[in-house]
Amino acid sequence: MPATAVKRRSSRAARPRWHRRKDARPDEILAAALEVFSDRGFAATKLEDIARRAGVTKGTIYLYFANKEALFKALIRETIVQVIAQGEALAQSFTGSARDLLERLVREYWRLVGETSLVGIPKLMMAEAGNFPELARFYYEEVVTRGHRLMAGVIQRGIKAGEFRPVNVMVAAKLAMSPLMHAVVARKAFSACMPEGFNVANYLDTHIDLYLHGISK
Amino acid sequence: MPATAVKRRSSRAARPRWHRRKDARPDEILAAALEVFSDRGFAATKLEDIARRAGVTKGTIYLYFANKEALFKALIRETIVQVIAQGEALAQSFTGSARDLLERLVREYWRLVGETSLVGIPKLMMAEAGNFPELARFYYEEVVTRGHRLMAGVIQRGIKAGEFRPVNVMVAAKLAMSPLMHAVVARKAFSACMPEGFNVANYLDTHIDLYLHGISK
Amino acid sequence: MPATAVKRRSSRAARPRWHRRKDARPDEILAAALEVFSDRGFAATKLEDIARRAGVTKGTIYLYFANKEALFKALIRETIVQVIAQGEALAQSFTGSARDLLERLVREYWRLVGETSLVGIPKLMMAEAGNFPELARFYYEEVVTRGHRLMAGVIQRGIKAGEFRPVNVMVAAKLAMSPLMHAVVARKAFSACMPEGFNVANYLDTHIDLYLHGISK
Amino acid sequence: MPATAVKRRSSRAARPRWHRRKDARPDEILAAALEVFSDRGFAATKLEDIARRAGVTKGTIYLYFANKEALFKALIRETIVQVIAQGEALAQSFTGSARDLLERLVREYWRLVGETSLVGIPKLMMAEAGNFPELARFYYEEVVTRGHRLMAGVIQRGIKAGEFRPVNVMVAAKLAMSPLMHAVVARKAFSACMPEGFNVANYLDTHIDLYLHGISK
DNA sequence: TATGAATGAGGATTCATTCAT
DNA sequence: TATGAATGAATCCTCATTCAT
Repeated sequence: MPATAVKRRSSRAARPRWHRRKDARPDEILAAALEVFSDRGFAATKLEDIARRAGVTKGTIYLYFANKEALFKALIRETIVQVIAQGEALAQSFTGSARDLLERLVREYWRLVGETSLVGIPKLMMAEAGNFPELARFYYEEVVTRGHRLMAGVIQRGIKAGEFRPVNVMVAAKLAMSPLMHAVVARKAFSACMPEGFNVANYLDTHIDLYLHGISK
Repeated sequence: MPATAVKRRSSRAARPRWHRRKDARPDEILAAALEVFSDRGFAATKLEDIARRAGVTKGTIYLYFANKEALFKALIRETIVQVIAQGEALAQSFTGSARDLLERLVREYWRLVGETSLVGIPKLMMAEAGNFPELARFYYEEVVTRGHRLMAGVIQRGIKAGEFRPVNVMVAAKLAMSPLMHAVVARKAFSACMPEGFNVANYLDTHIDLYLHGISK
Repeated sequence: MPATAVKRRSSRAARPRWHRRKDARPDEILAAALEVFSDRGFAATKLEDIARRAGVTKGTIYLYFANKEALFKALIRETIVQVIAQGEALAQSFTGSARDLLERLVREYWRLVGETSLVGIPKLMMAEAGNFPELARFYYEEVVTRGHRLMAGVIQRGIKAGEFRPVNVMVAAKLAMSPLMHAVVARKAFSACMPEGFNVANYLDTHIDLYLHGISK
Repeated sequence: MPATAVKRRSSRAARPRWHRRKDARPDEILAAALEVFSDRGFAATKLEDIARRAGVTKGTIYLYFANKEALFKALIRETIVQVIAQGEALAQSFTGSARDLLERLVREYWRLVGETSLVGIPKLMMAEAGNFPELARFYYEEVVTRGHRLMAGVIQRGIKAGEFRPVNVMVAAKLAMSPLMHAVVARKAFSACMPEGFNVANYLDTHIDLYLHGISK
């Protein structure tokens, strides 16, 4: 799934390699666009760079996307929403304690976003929200708010079950996610500046530990 | 202090088109630049817009800054570092408990950054780190790392004093700050999408509550 | 040959706005550049003018030349050197008297430079030497000095053969060329001021006559 | 006289040095303009550079000259014409042979132009003729043609006196001057490229020798 | 479908010129 | 008279977009 988030058609392997599946092109372009856009931002990205990385020429991009903006929007719209959907499905089918579900969701988010090509999306969206208001609204509603609601439901469940202290669930939900969001964004931005790298396991473990400790009765 | 960090000129009301303002101009331009850059990002910002907002014309900017990039770098370098310095001073002179100091620092950060024109800086830096590697390094070392070290010291103090559980202090420091960082960045990005606004007080209170609860013995 | 030095395209009459012309374009642009640069000088020339004269738009120039300066340098480097080479070849294969060779070289220079699009180069180089020191050095060595050496060799030959009086050959060489150089430069500059035109034949004949008279035993 | 061509008021020495004679300013500016214009050409010189070299600020130039173009034209119009006048005076009062007068004029030209700040004028005029047609016409008539006529008169005198062979006097006049003109122009352009320097004495001697040898009966 | 030459609007930058002091 | 801050028109250059092949 993460592999398909911005995916490369696996079926390509099974075909004669000199014959590119034509329906693979858009995804290859989206994958390239994600990398470049999230590295440089929308305005600083040249279609030429995306094309080169996708192994095509500039003109080809226009066969699949109306223009640079459409490409950018397609990128945002077609990617991260599904992660939320997965989270929601997980929450719905989960039968254990709220603590366990919360931990599970935190770790799952990292697995699906922090460790896939999707890492770039949140930073990109933060950076470009001002330039694409409608897109920002879409993202805010379909990703941010929906994510918060999902987490809020879990906390609500925990409070009802007597696992958690009574707290403002929406705010507590944001606080459960914000260290993740920040880590995703900052790691993308400053990876080149962190010689030691970023010890993710440690960070996640400690967050879960502190947070659950903090919210438990 | 925050008011002067990147200050907004006052009282230029009914003057002829231009006066000798050599001393005030750079700061006026920096203030305008901060607003536009942090709204739109570096590449999408037109110097013309900065100029207009500063009440001058394009050419004037070049009297004080070599070019767009120099203006951007000056903006980053001359602003937020001082906030950290203030935090450090506060920590050094503080005589109360680690709990209280931690809370104080969290609230102070918000007061000095979240509620001044500096809000835009972190988002801007995140967005542009990839395009300005040396600047990113500077920021990472002089702001991010220094901020984390400051907070780590506080936590260390709390552990020694028996207030806090033994934890990895550097990681815990990051976790104390990350909800703030994320809030600053996300609020800048999505303010237009949050009709209810963002209830800061609630957010800060809950963070402090959960965090201190989580880290206390 | 002179016709191809910086050639003028032919037959582009009734075509759609643009065709694949990748091969021809650079030369067409260079030809246009030579005309405009040598009329106006480097700084006063607008790329737009060159483009218009070449039948393309500004942007096209940048497909073939990195910038205005690169275009200018290519122009100088790729043109007049070959004239010298031709003179050298002529001198080497020539079997007649030194007098005849000298006369032949003088007339040939005029035919290859004075009467082709290359006329503009010497004036242009004189005018811009101060702004392009490395280019000036290149030109001075590959064109000026080499030309003088060529002529000096001829004079040396004449002295050895007893045709010419013993003179400082390098200085005499410069003096054989300088009326040509000056005529090329001045005619380019003042053509609009000479209603009668410039009687080249007369000028060349008289120069050859006086010079050979002057240097002969 | 050459010292006054583009002159510095000598009287300045006699005044308190802190008090600039106001009427010295225009000449100081002209002197600075000559240097910069003849180094870089009209379009490539910045008024700022002229101002700096003249020890004033840009604004001051506008107190004495309407604009950049007026400054340039004043420079050309007020300088070299007088050299011709001097030559004419010399010719008129000269009582010796035509040979001697011709030699005298050649050497005098070098002394008055080649070795004073006026060297730059011919190169400058050649370079800019295309951009300033009326100025070119003025220069061509008042300097070039007048100079040629002067020299033609001398040659005519020599022919009449039986010193010189019968030749086309106007063409012969041009040929007497062109090595000088070329030397002035080329030396200005390529001085930085001639490590040995340019042996003027040798060049002039040889020219006079060859030319008089060539034209004599 | 894919290419890539060509376009041209847009924006950074320069610098001659103005004008309040 | 002299300054120099400010202006804004002019020009280089970039790059998203088009279109003939």
